[in-house]
Amino acid sequence: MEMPSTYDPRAVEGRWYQYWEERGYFHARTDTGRRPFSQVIPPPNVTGVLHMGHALNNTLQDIIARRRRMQGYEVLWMPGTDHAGIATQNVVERALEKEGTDRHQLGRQAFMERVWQWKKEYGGTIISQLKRLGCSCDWERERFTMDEGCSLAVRTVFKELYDQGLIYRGKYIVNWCPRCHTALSDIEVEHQEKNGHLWYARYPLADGSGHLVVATTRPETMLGDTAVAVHPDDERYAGLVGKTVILPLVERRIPVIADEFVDPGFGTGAVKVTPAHDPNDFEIGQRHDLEQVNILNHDSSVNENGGRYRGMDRYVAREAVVADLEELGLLEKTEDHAHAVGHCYRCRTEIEPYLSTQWFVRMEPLAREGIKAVRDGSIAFTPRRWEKIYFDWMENIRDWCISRQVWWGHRIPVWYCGDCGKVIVEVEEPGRCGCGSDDLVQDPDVLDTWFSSGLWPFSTMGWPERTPELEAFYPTSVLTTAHDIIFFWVARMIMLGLRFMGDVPFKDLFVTALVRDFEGKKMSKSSGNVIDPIDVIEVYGTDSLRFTLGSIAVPGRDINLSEERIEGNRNFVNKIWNAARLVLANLEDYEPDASRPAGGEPELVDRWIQSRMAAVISRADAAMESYNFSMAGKALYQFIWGEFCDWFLELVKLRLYRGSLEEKRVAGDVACRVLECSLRLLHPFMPFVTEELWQRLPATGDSIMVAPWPSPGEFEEDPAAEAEMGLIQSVVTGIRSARSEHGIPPGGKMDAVLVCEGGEASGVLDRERGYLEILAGLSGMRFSEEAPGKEYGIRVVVENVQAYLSSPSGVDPVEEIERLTRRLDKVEAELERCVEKLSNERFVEKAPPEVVDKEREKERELTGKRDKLNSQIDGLKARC
RNA sequence: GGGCGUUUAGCUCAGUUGGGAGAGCGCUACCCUUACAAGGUAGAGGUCACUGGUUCAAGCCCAGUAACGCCCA
Repeated sequence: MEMPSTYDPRAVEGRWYQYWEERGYFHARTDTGRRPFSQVIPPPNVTGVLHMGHALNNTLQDIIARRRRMQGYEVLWMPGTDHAGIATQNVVERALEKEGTDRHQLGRQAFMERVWQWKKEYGGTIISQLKRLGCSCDWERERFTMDEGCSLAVRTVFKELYDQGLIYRGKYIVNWCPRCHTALSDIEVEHQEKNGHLWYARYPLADGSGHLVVATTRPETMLGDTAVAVHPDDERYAGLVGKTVILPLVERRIPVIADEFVDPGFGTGAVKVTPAHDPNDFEIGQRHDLEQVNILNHDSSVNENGGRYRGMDRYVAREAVVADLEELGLLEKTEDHAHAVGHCYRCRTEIEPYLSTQWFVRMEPLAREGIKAVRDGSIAFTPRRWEKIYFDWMENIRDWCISRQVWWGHRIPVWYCGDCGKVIVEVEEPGRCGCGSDDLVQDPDVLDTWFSSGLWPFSTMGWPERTPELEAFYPTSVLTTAHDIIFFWVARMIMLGLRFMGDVPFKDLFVTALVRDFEGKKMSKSSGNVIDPIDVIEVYGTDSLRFTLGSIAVPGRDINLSEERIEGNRNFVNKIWNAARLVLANLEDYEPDASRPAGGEPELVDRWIQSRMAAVISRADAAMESYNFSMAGKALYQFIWGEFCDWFLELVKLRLYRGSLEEKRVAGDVACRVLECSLRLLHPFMPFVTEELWQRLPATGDSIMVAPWPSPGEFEEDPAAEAEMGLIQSVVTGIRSARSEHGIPPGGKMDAVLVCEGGEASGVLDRERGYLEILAGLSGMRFSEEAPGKEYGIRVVVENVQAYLSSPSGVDPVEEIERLTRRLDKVEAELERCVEKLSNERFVEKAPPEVVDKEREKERELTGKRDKLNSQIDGLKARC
């Protein structure tokens, strides 16, 4: 098979993905008896298109899944999408708007059909994008949070929680989005610092004895004021508590009350109380039994309780109220004031605290179990520090508002009897009420989307039925997700899993970073700094993107992604391609069955690369085991590029090109085996190129996907070979360096005379003289006891070897003295630090002996090197 | 206001239990050597944010300061 000199991902990726899928490698079975490994995908919104966060997250999950599969686990990676209530509804509503209609004109039934239609048409986008990314999900089991199965789980959980007294309905202040026209839970509100004003308004006392000044950031809500509150210990207002003030503009008589909640230091120490429009005021109102006056409509315009402001938008009303106060001389002053304002996490509209009847989950009992499971180690967070964030939230948890006033979602399974008023909670629609009436009306609201995603680890496996899937794969092994949904999703899965499955939903939680742009800014369409993963795949290939994402995933730190980095890894992929090309092109006589040919002995470099291979297997595997994919990626990159390509392949060429048949076989065998193993080790990061190359290698199997995961035992560790090769590398690098400093091009061959101390080094260098000649560009090499004549004008000192090199153009002794002196300066500086350390008695006394020994060894080496450099310099000087 | 994180080469970042400051990109010089110019070889470049402490020894541990970022209220 021809191999072009550059790797073309497009010619490869789709083909192999299809091959894997057709062969059923992604499918998890429940009857194999193999050790199970499972994870569920964080279901992306069905409206979503793949962004870098998805790409990172799912690349990491796929790396995990592919490694486990190779390790022999029965791997279930459960995929699917989330119906994303508000987000999806918004998308379809925008489409309706373009058609000049809206959901109310359409009606609920037709609107739902419309959304399903939309889902059918566009909902598969992100799934196909995940396939482009190479994700080895079990697509035969793909789920959707609105599937019949997931819906049944939702209704079942609702009913059970209701029966357990953990779900209740009540009229409270909730976060209301005036644009989405729905309540939101507390965590769906994003707070942003905003520069506003603090207005000081005079509220006249009813007895005409003066006025009170209250400070507020939201003057328009005064229309709904039903009290003024001060702190009970505030002496300034001690005489006023119990009196009545006239609410300006509205002319309502409202009491002055004392409540501990009031901060005497804020504003004037007197605050207006609006129980229907502020969560704190709501509580004050409850304590003092105040009237709740709702002054806003669902769209946050002023309602009939707002008198002449009726119909105005809240911001318009604010201006109007301030203007009117000013005109009446009741506005004392206006100050600039920065405060945090809540925004809808779906549409960025300012949230309105709003009094309405909603359904809630009582969280405290659930949270208690959730805290315990993490404390006792049933769930382990990586990195650990997220545990603290989790505990803080869980320990201060507030009840969860789960009803939403949208249409797209799981309808709340509650019916109200029109005759007796009974509230009926059932999993399936009841025919009639206990009172005999069939006048039943279902609650119009739907559930928070996160209510159904909270059940994802078991609803996807068929709960409430007891299925073989649950038996085999619950609890899941690990959950991989970004830290921004720990509260939304992770915490709720833990609580609901514990409650309904009696066990944690996952044993490990791997918290990934967020992906930012190269400057550390959050990627967003509005800032135009988005890098689209699919664009990247088109240009650089999937493997480049995956390796980049995998190898910058350092636990606990956000990722700044730049295109340069992806390009660099594209080059790495190409490097691997070409390394394989070299090996494969020279295997014509290679017979895999005789892979350990008799009579052929491995050379030093063969033993060395296998020893290094063993080391990198251990390193990469350990790193991946602890979710440190960056460390694994770096180890692989360094090994393949810096050792396999730069040293091994350069040396193995000698035999592959011109060796005897036996030499070719040994060389081919080692090259093949190390390459093959490297591909397996890389496969979780780079599934496509590794499969393509692996299939081209002799004597491989059906797919690298199901080949065994490398174990260090496949290759022999060989410290002696590593030491000898280390010496050769040092000498080669030293000679190359000198050559470069003298401006001798690689083509210019040089003769070398080596003066070695001790027979060991000369033995190795003599035996492997071929390596030195090819790598350092030597035309000849001999050993000597003493320095050769001046035709060998270039001097190199490495460890206990001195190399004298001939220069075709001759060497200026003065320049050579300068060059050697520069080297000497460095050595002396280092030696000085070393000597200083060793002359410190306390160091010698207290440091561990091995550290001291190491330091002594270093001193010996440096001293030797210094002496040699000195004598060389002296010798040169004598000649000048 | 409370909590967390970050600060290391021009840029983006590694640095596992304290013991010789690293990588990629960029830059400089030389090289189209029959795997790869998406390449090779060599090289320059750092007061590890700052102050103090612990220690024989601190990028790493402790305390504080500053800047930036995030979360919560």
